[in-house]
Amino acid sequence: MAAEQRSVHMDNHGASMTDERLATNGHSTSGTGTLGKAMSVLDLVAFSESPLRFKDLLAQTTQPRGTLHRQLSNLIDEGLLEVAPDHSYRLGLRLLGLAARAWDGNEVRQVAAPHIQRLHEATGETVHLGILRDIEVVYLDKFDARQSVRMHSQIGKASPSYCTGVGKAALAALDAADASERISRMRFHQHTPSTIISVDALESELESIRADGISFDREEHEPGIHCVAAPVSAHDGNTVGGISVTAPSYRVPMETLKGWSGLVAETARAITEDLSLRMGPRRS
Amino acid sequence: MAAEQRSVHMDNHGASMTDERLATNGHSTSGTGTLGKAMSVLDLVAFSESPLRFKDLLAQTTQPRGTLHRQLSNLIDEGLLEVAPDHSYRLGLRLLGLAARAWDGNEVRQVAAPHIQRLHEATGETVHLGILRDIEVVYLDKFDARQSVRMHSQIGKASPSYCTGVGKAALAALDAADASERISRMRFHQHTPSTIISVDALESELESIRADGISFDREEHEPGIHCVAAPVSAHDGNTVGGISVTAPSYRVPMETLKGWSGLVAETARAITEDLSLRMGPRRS
DNA sequence: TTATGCAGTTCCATTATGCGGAACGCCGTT
DNA sequence: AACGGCGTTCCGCATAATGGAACTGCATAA
Repeated sequence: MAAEQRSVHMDNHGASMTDERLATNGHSTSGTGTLGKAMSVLDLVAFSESPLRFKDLLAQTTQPRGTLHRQLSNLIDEGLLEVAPDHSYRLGLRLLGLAARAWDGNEVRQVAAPHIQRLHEATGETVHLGILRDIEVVYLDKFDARQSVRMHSQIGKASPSYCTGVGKAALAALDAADASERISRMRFHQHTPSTIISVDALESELESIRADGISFDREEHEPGIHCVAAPVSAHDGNTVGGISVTAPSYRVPMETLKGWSGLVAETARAITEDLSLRMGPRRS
Repeated sequence: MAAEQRSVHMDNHGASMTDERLATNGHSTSGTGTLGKAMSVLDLVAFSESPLRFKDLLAQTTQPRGTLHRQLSNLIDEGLLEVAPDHSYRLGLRLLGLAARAWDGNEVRQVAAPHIQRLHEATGETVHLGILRDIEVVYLDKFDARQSVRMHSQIGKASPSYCTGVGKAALAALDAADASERISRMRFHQHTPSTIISVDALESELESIRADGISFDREEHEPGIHCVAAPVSAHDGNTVGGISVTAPSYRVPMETLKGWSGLVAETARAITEDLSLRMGPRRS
């Protein structure tokens, strides 16, 4: 349970506009400006394992009682937070509406959807679409194998990029300098025996991914799960991402995965092309 | 210049926690406090039909250029907003992560899920779970009939309560005074020929719903779509909602819907009971 | 019952923070 | 080359967030 919680400093402010780093998703910690503070608090309740009450939140911030209380009140007034009868805080439903719009308004997702659906039908396995967000991967969509559907976890979830198929594919799609810079800021964690935890190993892995346009996750994130992935890029901004076909290794051997390589690469290429068609013309 | 929506300062305070009104979802408009202003802007881009650029947003606010620009910058810094290369604003991905937590951490949804799945399997039609949020219904979950799944719209979406099955069921589950108060604040819109648009008609409809524990949407919201619904309530706070089985009327006649009444009511009752079991003990 | 303490809520003087009018710079257009 | 629209930046001003402290209410202990 709760092992790491940061402590949200307060000496900040100063460089908000120019600020580049962003609190992707997994535990924000920053908190610049009034909005930032509010979002930090929101993140705190969002990513806590157990329900948090006022005192718990107080213990995790450096904020004084009065301030924290007002922040919570504001968040509640805005529908971003709710209070359970036992005074513990839950995320508010307004987030759902917002996210629903964010999700189905997302162009990358819209464009990729039919392609990954086809890929799912062709392989019969779970297909993911993720995009790189600073040093993490955020999953935007998935077509699940069986499972009576459900948004079920995953979508919206941020995962490390150095040990996932789409993560490595996306990193490989960046220019080497950019990738190296991001890698330098990563903190590696050995999720499984085969997780890549050295900068050098990762760099050379990216090199080989660049060479053949395909990346594999050889049970590097979850034991018993592996996948083939290929990079997708929206040439416009600098959004890069990837798609993957994931399967349990006991049922689908590496050979089969390799057999899908062409299909996956081709699908990724098609998505990238569709994206440039859709986003290119709209230039200014 | 400022028109309205300016001052508002601090005569609120006072009743913030207890505050009941809230900017559900469909266009907030309020904007109290710095956070409120920010969320108003966020809503603006969230619920706009077409991509909004800076000048478009400027036209829809009473805020001066500098202010609006800073607010947008802050939202971007927080990952709640993003800028497309053509300078139009899109919702940020951080919302997805937040919403994912809000969704699968939601107790009502967790408890109801197996029940509505069973209901879906029994009827073969689309089943919804929604909860009442002030005067609107927010859909929390759904089991879709066919349709290769996808979160596809709906979840997180706010709909009027006076013309939907779960909306009317939920209203009927409130005590009459509360319901009347909320009804008094509604603005009716004749979505279809059979939409109820008078307070009296709605009140008596609720009366009959209270009598037999079942509500119907007789194509009152979307032409050609009707449903059976029953109220679900979490006795704790004052959260009320409902579940429904929805189908196109050309394929499923009213008679069939009525035949499902018992099943729907029983499922709703079971959910309510499970909720009281799960939420009751945790009092303290 | 009365005492004790902890959790949540409210108050208000202080000042950091967001505000907003105006100037600036970048492009595409005439 | 000059214009005009649009996004971005600056900086003095005052609004709105801050946070220390007092207050309330509900527990458990005496």
